[in-house]
Amino acid sequence: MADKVISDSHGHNEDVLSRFHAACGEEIHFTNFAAVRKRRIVTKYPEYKKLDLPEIGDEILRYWDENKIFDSSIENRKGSPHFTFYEGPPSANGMPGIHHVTARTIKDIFCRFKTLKGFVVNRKAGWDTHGLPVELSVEKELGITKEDIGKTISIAEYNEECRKAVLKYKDVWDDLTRKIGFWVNLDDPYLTYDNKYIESIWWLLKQLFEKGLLYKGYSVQPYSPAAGTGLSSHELNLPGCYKNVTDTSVVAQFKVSRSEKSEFLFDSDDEDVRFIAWTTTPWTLPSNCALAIGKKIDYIKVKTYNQYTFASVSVILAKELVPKYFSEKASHLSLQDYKEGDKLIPFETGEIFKGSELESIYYEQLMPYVQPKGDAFRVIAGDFVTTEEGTGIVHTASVFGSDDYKVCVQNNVPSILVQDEEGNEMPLVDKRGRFVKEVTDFAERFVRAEYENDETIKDESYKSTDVLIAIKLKEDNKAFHVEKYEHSYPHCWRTDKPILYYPLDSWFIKTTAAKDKLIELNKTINWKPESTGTGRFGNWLENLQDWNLSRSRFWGTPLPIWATEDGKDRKCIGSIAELNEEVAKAIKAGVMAKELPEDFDLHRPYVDDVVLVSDKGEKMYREKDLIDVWFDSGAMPYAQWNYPMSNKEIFEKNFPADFIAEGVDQTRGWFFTLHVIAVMLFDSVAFKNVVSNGLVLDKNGNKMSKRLGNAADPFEILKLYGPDATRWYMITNSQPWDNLKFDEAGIEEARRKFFGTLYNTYAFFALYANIDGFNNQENQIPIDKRPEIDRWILSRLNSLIQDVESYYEDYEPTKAGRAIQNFVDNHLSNWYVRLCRRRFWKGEYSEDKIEAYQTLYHCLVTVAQLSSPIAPFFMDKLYIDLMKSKGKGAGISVHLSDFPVADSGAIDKELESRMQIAQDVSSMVLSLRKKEGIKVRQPLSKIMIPVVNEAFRKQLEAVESLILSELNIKELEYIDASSDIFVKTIKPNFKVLGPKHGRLMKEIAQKLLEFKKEDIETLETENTYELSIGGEKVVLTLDDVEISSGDVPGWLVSNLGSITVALDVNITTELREEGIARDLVNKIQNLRKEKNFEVTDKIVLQIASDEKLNSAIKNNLNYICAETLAVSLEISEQIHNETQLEINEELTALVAITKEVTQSEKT
RNA sequence: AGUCCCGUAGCUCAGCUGGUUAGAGCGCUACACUGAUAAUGUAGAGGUCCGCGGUUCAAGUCCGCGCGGGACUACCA
Repeated sequence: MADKVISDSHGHNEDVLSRFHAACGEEIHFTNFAAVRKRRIVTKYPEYKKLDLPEIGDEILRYWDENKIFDSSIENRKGSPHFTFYEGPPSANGMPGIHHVTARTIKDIFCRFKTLKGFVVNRKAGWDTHGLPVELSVEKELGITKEDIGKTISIAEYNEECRKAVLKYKDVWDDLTRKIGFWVNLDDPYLTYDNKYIESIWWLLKQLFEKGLLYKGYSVQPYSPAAGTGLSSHELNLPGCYKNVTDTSVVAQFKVSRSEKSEFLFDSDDEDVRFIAWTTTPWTLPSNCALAIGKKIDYIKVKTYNQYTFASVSVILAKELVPKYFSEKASHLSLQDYKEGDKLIPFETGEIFKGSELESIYYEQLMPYVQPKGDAFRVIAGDFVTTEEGTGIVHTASVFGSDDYKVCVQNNVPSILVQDEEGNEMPLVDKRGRFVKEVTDFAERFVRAEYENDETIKDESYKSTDVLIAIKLKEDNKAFHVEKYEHSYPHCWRTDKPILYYPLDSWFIKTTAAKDKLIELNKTINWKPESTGTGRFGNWLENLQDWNLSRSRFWGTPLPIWATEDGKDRKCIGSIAELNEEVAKAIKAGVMAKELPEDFDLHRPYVDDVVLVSDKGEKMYREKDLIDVWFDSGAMPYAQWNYPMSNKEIFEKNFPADFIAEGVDQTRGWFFTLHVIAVMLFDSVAFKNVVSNGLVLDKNGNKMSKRLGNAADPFEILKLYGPDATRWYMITNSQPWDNLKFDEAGIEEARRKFFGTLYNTYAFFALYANIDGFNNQENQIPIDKRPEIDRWILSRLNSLIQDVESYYEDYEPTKAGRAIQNFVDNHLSNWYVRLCRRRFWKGEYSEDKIEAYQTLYHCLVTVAQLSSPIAPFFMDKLYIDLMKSKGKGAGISVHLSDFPVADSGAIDKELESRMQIAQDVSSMVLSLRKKEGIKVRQPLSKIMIPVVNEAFRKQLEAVESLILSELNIKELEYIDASSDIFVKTIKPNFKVLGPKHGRLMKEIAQKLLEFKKEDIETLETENTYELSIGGEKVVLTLDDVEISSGDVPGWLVSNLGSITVALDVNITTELREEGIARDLVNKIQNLRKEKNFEVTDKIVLQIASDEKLNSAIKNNLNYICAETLAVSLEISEQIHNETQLEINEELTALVAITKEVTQSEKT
């Protein structure tokens, strides 16, 4: 016995000690170890074996469905203000990709957030159903081309196929939408092909028509002569449309007409002065009607000889481009020495003048086949003229170029036109791509060789029209230079032949009339990112063109305009009712047989069969055009409600949208069309906030495509990682508007790092809360009564609420997610839980324990709420589980809760900063321990920290105990600032000194580097120090510098920022023994686990006597017993069933443990 | 070709109105912990901040010119 009983030198609880004595040899019961309490049977907080995010996704999805949570989230807020979201309609004609997950997540986040904030957020889904992609997919499926339409397949049949194809993948889309948790009303979507939808579009068009903003005009558009149809810019941008072709390019000479205006260009009476201009399409030269110059460009006259005719000529071109046409080698030659046929042609540059001086000078028509009606063949200014290519003078053929057409209209230059058999004006090239007969030399010739049939081209003697024109110009002394030129040129995707730019009739919306308003209202829109609004979108508005609405196709919204054959009378129909009225008139007039059926389809071909009458009684036929599908989607704010025919009130409550989000590629698509229609017809923006998200690329930064096989399948991803991790990853990895390099490893990381940590924190909470029976029933203990660490995490939490709320309000989901992640990982888990672990599993169900539970519980609930917009499934699960204790109906769903309100009173920045000090000090000391190879289980006696001022001392004192227990150190010594234990260092505060002393900075910094201890002391005590630099006096005060403590000779010292820590690494016998005791406890704990003892089982402990150990055990007896739940500890020479434990590198112990046999079990 | 975005550690990203030791996570290496345990913690290595010029006492940050990646818009003759 003498060996067994020992006094505890550490002053452990007297009570325990006495009980130990009593325990020797006899039974005792420890009732005041809380952990000994039996686990309660009732599990209040669900505990899980592992984190299965896909499973949680499925489970919560079912839960939402069964309990109609989405509906409730809207119903719940009835009577509150509305937050309006518009869903940009995707096309269900193609499969959804992973990028749709991003887009839909962003949309969802803000709608959920606003719901939490108490708004009514209606979300109507929609589908874009018209347009080319649909037509293409149908044609592919049926194996037909557009030429078959009306031949092998009727328009009616064709459109029926389109209608069927349009929602081909709707189910897949709906499925994905649900699985990623995008809450949008899928049951009642708007469909752009629906009659009611079209009716609203008609109404909108009629408003434009009546305001005179819808007009029929001539414009130069991409046109495929081979296919006989105009093409949209979209069609021009299909892959492979731009191809490199080699064309004959001509620099033509335009003879300057002599007049007062042009006189300054002539040096002598017989001088032949010519403008030279370049073209890659010589066939447009007969249609030349003007030359364009840049007003600010410098031009020059060069005297030389024509290389083909050897005639003397003075040419005018941009000064910068002289080297392009005149060889440096010829610069020394004189004009007089030139002989016909010389390879090097001499030249002589003359005077320089600005483009503006050339304006309005006339020249002789280059190829005078057809005369214009009006004031043509003069020099005009065009801002598109550059000196990068050509001659700086641009040949302008108004009918074959859109820039050309515009500049000619602006300058009143007439086009070169002829009349066809019916007396209609037409250009010199017909719709098949051939010259008209008036161009005598080339009549009926195709302007491009590609339009000829193959036989013709095979003929070796065949020369293209361009070549023939070049030859003619050479002969006529009108060609300055001819060469082959390779450039990229658009081709028709259907026929593979080059397109022409050709004047066609089209219907336009006069957007230019509203340009200023469009720009002005755009400035009120909050663009994310801002640069898209000012840059891409803003620039687009600055260069606004009228909107060409016409499309000559089949599956789309028909233009509701009927016109008499001469086009003089037109009617725009604004509703079905109006159409019926007009039909009634037509029936009366005898042009229609009967009324339209109730279910009359507004699509082609049916509308085309409707013939109306004008007020004068003339027949009116519908203009054959369909409208641009972009108008369909831009009309959705109105058309989704069939406004104004129905739902006026709903519309008014939901216009304009508070928020929309779509890919950045929609900037000039949907964003633009929404804006135009709203501004032009409602004098309002269509949306107040817009997030334009970037692309989703593969992990190597390449665009995803099915062809490359690098496209991620969203369903696979969701199955593997679940919706929450996927959403979290996408949102926190990069800002929505930056491109996302999609990498599955990133999702896995989000799962592990964020969800794993949060799950563990919850699991930790649940484990002990269930043991202790905590169910958050107690009154909330006032925060100021709670311990430092609780107040700290709550301060952090409330700061977090503020931050996250403002991030969401600013449409910055990435910052919100990252802030939450940082809180959960760094603060909640890594510091709060880690430091508080003992509070949860040791001791009675005390006030302190309740505080710990309340604090952690509150943090978890709040995190669930803050994160729920981004990770709606997991957070709902977490929230519901946490609310279980509150009984039925308390926590149905996090999405029905209110967004947490920050308690600013709980925020204590000082507390946050002193906890930071504690964390920094810990980090430093751990680093020092590491360097010395002293593990944390080995207690050390002392650290020293210099305190620069009283405030810092107070801060430090408040966290002293935390630091000591975290670091296993016995004492913290405060070192006075005046102490010379630490060697002080000084460095300049650049931010303060810089502005004051500017260029002296370098020298001041140098001087400070040389400061001695006394100098620093002088500055510290007198708060002023005078330096002399290059004769200049510089007075420093303490604010100008940063003084920190450096090394302590003989101690281990570490610095971080302004904090310095010195560590005493002396290990006394006492410390060493305590270290051994800790190691021993640790190994015994492991043994308990190995033997599958319950956490609460008490044990009987035997340790084989060992000289190296006995003293350590005796001196830490209570500690060992308490930690291992040993009711007795016996040191004996002989023990049975022992286990050998490796205590540390040097020591081993033989230990035997058995479960205590309780009284009740005995009997 | 124009407009816009992006370029910081092996990877993904922070870095506010310019301020002197450029950060985080992952990964890697080593270690610790072993009653949060299919968890957790700590430390270490790792940077020409795409390049070149400029402004400034001071540039990852501002300006100019390039280079590379991407998007959009394009008949620039």
